[in-house]
Amino acid sequence: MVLPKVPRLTARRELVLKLVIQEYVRTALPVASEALVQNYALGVSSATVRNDLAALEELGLLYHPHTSAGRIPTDQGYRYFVEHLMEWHPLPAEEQRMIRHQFYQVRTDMEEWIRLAASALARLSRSAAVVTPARSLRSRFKHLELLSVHDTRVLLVLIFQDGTIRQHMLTLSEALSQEELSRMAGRMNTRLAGLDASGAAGQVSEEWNVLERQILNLVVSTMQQLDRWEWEEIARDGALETLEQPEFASSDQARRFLEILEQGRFLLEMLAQALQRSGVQVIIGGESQREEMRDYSLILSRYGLVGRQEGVLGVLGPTRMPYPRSISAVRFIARTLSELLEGLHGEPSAR
Amino acid sequence: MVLPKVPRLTARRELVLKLVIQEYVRTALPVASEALVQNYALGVSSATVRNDLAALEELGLLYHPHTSAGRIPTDQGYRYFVEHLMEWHPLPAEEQRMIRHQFYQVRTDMEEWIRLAASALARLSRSAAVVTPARSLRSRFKHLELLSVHDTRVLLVLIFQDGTIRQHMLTLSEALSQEELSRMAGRMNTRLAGLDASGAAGQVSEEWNVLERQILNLVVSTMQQLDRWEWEEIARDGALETLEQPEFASSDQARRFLEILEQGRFLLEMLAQALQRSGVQVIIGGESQREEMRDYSLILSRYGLVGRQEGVLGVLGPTRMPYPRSISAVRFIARTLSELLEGLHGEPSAR
DNA sequence: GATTAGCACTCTCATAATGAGAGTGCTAAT
DNA sequence: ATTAGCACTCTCATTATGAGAGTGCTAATC
Repeated sequence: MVLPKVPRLTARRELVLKLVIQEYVRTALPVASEALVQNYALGVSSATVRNDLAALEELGLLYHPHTSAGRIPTDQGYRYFVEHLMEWHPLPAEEQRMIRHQFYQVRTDMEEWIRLAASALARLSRSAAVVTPARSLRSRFKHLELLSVHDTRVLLVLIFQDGTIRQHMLTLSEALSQEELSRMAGRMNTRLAGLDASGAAGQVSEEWNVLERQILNLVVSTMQQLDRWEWEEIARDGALETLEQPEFASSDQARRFLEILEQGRFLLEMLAQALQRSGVQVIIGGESQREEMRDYSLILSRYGLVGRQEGVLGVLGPTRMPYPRSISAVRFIARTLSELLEGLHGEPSAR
Repeated sequence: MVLPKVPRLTARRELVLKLVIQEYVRTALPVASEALVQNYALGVSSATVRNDLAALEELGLLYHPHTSAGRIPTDQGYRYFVEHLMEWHPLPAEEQRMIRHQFYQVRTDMEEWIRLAASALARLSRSAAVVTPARSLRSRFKHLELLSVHDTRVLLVLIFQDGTIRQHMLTLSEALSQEELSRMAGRMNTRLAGLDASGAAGQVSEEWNVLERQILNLVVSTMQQLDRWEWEEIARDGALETLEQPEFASSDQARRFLEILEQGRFLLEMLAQALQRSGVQVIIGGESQREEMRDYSLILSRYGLVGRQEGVLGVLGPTRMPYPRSISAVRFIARTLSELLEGLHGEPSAR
């Protein structure tokens, strides 16, 4: 399905489209010609507005649920709005300051940060927010630790250069003292330092004993899993508040929305895709070609340090969402997180 | 509100009550006298059943939405059922085997376990499941690690005896080499080994330098936080499936349910409470004296190694839930997790 | 005394009928 | 190009209606 390119509209028609969207986003009700001339000083009569509305409908930017109803924007209508009509207003300085402050209050910890980012994003955009942690695209080994827990139980802690931590419990065939474990860990640390997944895989050889090889293999498979970008710990927020929107009046609709947000493969695919691109991406309703996304829009941005430590964040809500607000919010939180990471490493951030 | 003690019923009335509950749980529709005599060989006419139904209603075990409707169980009706009428059937051996198998498949890792437990519990009970990790009631220090990340950035990894791991990022006022950090960590490890929160607090003194004191304080506050039993990482599952039940037809009801499950203080309080008691606890609807819980029931059990490593799990669903099934499921998963932990430590498990 | 057939009674729910109101689209005039 | 005017269409809330469900009661029966 290729959408016909919509030609640029006359000034008044652009205004009418913009006002229809504004009103519809605010009220969730179809917008009538009379309502527009009454609420805004358009300088023309409702009949003229009706002509414009009919023209905008002709172009596929608006539609009509039935004869005697007002107009509702189509996906293409929102698209035109986002491309051409949206007024750009960054968040109020005061609000920016407050949110930055919150980030600096919280302890320096990726989990804490993405949680806070999701919360702020949800509040700002009034939609459901999603934030992945920022991770390296290619994980590099930093350190491992072997800790005797009980008899033959050993806790393996893996730490990677981007700060990611993973743990595994191991069962040994025979008990080893903490000293032996530490020596073993020391040898492996020296050999693995700074290696990526394939480098680590190259270290698996006969020179190690059975247990050591088992551990090395675990290291390798963990790194491969990280590199496959399997985000288990995505932070989400604002889902329940979003359900208060009238489009979720029936619980069917609510459930479909939550499914996309919490368990669908689709969202993960979109996040992975967004990681490849710079700037804020806006996917409106059916534009994603996914039936289940028909009524929802997604606004995504990657953030972090380009090539070093990157993540994705965004919001999901009904197509009837306050795009200017949401886009500003996504952009702002992405920038803020990038700056925080920059502060951690002293490198330029990815936009 | 003290409920009047319901005297023991005659055999037939017990049967009628049981059948009403069975039917109502199955169909979510009020149960009529005629329906009972038709579906079950009661040996009496519908008029007699009507008399029994009236008597059960008199006792407060059933009610009537309106004159020409069938009967629906009250909270007290369910309570009587759970106390006296419920047939005890453990899960089929085959199903038990399969679930145990899944646990042994998965790697030995608390997060993985509670996730799997929540998933199995949700599937078995057909309600929403909640599982907290198993942790020690009094955390004891095991090990800390200081890893230089970048210049003045240091990652502090804390490991406790129950396997809990916590991490913090620190900013130093001046850069330190990894060797210095390791020496520092070594000194602290020796002094903190095996201490609880107050023991660790006792180690904070002038003999340490500023940075070391900062770290020690962080250790202490982390341990205190753990001991305050703040479960951040509760595993949940089955919420969306549960919303398919007819009681959640309007999204208002769906939202209220999700609020209890995902952000309410109430659930956390109940979990904390359940940690104090042994056995499976069943809280039916308004019994909890909480308005928001009026339409839902909660089945909880603690699990783990008594005094050593304990957690709580359970299910939340509409009062119209299959109690025998849910209770069996909670009991079984609690036992299974306890046995897994037992296997890890070789100690008796808490029931 | 417990059980039952019979039946009047009540309440719900689905369906249809109705009409007001909303908002358009068109025509003809400016 | 704009506009006043108006017929037309469709929705939605309201009301009426009647079938059906299921009870509760009464009086007869075991």
